[in-house]
Amino acid sequence: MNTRSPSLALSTKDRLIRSAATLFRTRGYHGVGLNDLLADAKAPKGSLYHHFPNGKSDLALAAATWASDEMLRLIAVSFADAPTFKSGATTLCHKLAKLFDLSGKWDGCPIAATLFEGPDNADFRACAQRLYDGWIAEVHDHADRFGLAPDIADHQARHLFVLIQGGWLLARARRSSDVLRALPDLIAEA
Amino acid sequence: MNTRSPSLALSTKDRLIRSAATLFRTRGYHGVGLNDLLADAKAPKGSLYHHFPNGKSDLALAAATWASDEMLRLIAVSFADAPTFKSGATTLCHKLAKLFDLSGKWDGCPIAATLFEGPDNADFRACAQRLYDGWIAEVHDHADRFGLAPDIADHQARHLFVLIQGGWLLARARRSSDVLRALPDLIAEA
DNA sequence: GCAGAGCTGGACCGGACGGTCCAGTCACAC
DNA sequence: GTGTGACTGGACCGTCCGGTCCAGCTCTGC
Repeated sequence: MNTRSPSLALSTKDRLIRSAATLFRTRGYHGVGLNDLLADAKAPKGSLYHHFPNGKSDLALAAATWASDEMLRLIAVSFADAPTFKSGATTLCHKLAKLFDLSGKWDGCPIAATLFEGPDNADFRACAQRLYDGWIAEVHDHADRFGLAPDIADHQARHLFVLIQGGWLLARARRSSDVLRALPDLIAEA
Repeated sequence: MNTRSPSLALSTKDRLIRSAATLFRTRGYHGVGLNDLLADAKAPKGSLYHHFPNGKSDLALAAATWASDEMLRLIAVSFADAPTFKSGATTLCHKLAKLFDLSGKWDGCPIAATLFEGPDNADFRACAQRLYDGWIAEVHDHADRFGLAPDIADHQARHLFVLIQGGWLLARARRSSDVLRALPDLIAEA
């Protein structure tokens, strides 16, 4: 059983979403069976199909969206009290590194693992693009707030996104969060 | 059937490796069934287990290694005639963008898709790390060749790797190779 | 021509997969 | 108390999974 199984205090639907997000993130959409998932969420099959009529794929979309919202919150708190854009970006990378260590150094990006390895499905692709663009937009807003010129803000937001995704991958391969912590050094001074 | 199915002129073993590399890259390890794979490679099940006694997992390791060697060649030709490091990096990004377009704008990194989404297996993880470090080392050698100081070369090689991986992901989500072509602009002048 | 290794073709297997279905339970309105 | 709708528990289903096995077909060396 997953050691990060959601608490029974949560509703069945929330437990399903959280279990799905956690399991898909580490093993990918096709790597997680319905039985594993149901056991982790401590929910029977009937509940899954009650809350998510289309079964596994509906649940995956919900799990990816939930995980994306968590990421948006992480971005928001990282930049909230930062004196500069770069300082906020650094905080974000360090927070991600910490989460990566806590997760057992194997979690990947929840959206990529859930939606890219899923069925060859237009809904999945559209959802992934929408969620990723949400992350970039969130960073962009903070860049604006620090007074960066629009083209610079655009550049920085995209750069940070690409660095984090690439760094996440390398961190996973090396099973070390050091890569994530070193990312801010790669950003040019704004 | 995969439109990029390997030619029958190749040996059965090579056809298996190429089919596996192509299919895993787009659908992930667990997303490809043995029957799909065998149909694409036009090989019977007996041949697979003759050439790869451990079946799917052996084949995945071989496919990832083959795909990684292709990438090393791509890096080598991109930097071979380049006047500067940055020019070589730009050529590499453009070549990747072209391949991405040819693939149907959905291919991911062959190593991540094959080994990260595979079984929770120490061999897979070790192989992924080894292959990625091979890519970084190859870029590092070229950086050396252009006379970059060791710490700068290290920095640049890691940066290029992270950019390409992150860019690849965003290109996939947006189904556009523009992201890959824009990557060189994100590298600081060395 | 013959022996034997290397390789192929495909039937077959047990189990796990995602999905369906419905009786049972519960909280709550009336 | 009774009716109602939301939710749960789990038996059950057909399909496809990865994997096994072996008969038979080459190809090669002699």
